[in-house]
Amino acid sequence: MKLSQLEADLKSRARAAFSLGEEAMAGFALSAPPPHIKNADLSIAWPIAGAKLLRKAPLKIAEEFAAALAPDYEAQAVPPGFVNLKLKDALLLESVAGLGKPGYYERPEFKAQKINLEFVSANPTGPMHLASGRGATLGDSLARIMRLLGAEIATEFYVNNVGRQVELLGKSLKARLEGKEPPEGGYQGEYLKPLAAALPAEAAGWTDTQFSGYAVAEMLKLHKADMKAFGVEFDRWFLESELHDLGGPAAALATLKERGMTYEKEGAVWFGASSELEADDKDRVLVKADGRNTYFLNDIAYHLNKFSRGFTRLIDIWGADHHGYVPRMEAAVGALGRGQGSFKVIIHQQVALKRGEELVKMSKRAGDFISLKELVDEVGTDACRFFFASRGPNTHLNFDVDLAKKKSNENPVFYVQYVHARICSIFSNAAEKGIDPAQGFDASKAVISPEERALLMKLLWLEKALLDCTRDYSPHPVTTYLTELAALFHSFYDKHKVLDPEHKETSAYRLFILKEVKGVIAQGLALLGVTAPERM
RNA sequence: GUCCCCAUAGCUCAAAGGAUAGAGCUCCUGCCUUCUAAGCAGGCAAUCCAGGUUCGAUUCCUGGUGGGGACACCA
Repeated sequence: MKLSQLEADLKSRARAAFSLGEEAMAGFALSAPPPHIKNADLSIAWPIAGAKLLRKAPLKIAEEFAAALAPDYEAQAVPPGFVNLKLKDALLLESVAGLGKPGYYERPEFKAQKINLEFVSANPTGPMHLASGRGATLGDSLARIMRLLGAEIATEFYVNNVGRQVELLGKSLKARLEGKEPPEGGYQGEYLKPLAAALPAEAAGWTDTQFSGYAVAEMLKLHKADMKAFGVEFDRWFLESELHDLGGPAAALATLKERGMTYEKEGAVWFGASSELEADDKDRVLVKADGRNTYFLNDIAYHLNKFSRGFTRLIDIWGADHHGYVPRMEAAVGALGRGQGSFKVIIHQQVALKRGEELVKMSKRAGDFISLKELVDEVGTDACRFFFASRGPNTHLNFDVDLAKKKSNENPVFYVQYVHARICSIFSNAAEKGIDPAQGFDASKAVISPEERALLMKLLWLEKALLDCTRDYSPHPVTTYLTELAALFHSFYDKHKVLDPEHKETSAYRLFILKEVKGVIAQGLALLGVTAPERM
């Protein structure tokens, strides 16, 4: 039985025992007992919360509930009103045995969704910096997690390949070719020098547009390579120019006009967000007095385009420097006639770079930043991704580069990976000790030690960790979970010998547990885009 | 000035309003003749301040303090 099924079963038993309606069960949840509680697998605090409703002492409710659970569960009421329960050995072993089944984690509420998840979307005006690693980790891991839960999800990287910044990039490259410094406000970074050196001979006669096109194409190649090295493959790289080719902005403007969401003032076309919808505080320009579209209109068109491709839900992941843009975009999506809940922006706080005690400001234009590639080359994708994935999006991250490089071997990722390597090693040693991992064992005779019990229970909790991820829009619950599971394994490993030719039945039973641990570790790491090595 | 985010151990982070607040790094003490010591066992050590809501607050609310970010007919 899955943990969620167990929870549902216990909940319905509580309802029946106290003759309650579904709405009275809102706070009913299973939790792991705190460490000082021995001899319990699961804990329920619901009797305390339900005391008011039932007009009864919490402990009394807990006692009645515990009695109602017998004889299927070993339940105990504990002051001030907790019910602690222990699963029957057979149920526990059977539940764990079900873990590897295809579709185990799927849930109906995710299967109904067709999600577009857009993240990173770094401007193609320079190499990707460190912070892109955070967005990439967040987005890619969330996509993997939601897919496992059954969602249909397409990942997308939006490329702003038109506009003033791109023109400036082209001019900066041209200046480098001519041996000059980039123009005022241009891109000063060193990275344009090798690019200029590699330009074909005929570039001397190029127009500005040709320089821009060339530079953007080269940057895009770098971005794609960086993302690939980081274990991130996008389903689509959507170019802003595609949007213009399709006439997207004009169509979006027409839709907004039709819906009465625009007005003209001082020669410009405005989005009437504040008067119609109160999500934003101020009206914004869509078409400037000079006739050019604002970025805002183009972005509205982009989101309209996503909806028109059949997605029922759009999720964007942005850095905190764009948070002020969220109400505007939400208002715009609402103005397009899309309901609440069809558009979600995940904001992640920025990454501050630290060298020793000093905070370093990163600026792409000034060329002063640590590139993602640099970091990955130094520390490795596994350590980077685990590091980024271990924090919620709202944490303000201080990334100490010197520390990250120096202590790469002490990154918790190795602690988790080591579990996988150790188990692989045990399996490869089994044969020479005359033990067949495929040999079964008699579950009814298995004696479960406390370390094994903790390990088996923990395996069932991955399901909850995944749901926490979707609740928080962050992969960090999986990271925390894996570290905890790893600790339980290493402790078990130290106390119990798995391969014992004298006791083949015990060996087979322990190999069964390890097979499941290995599976969960491998699955969890895969969700984070981290490898599960067989040897370390 | 207005708005958003954050504040937990010396450092980096966990913790659906629940029981004695968990980890990792650092420091200290033990443990390799036995499936990998990238490990185990143990020790030191924390909820920014003041109110409020609640049976119960690290968690929710209000007000401070400190830090980061945003407030364009830029993208």
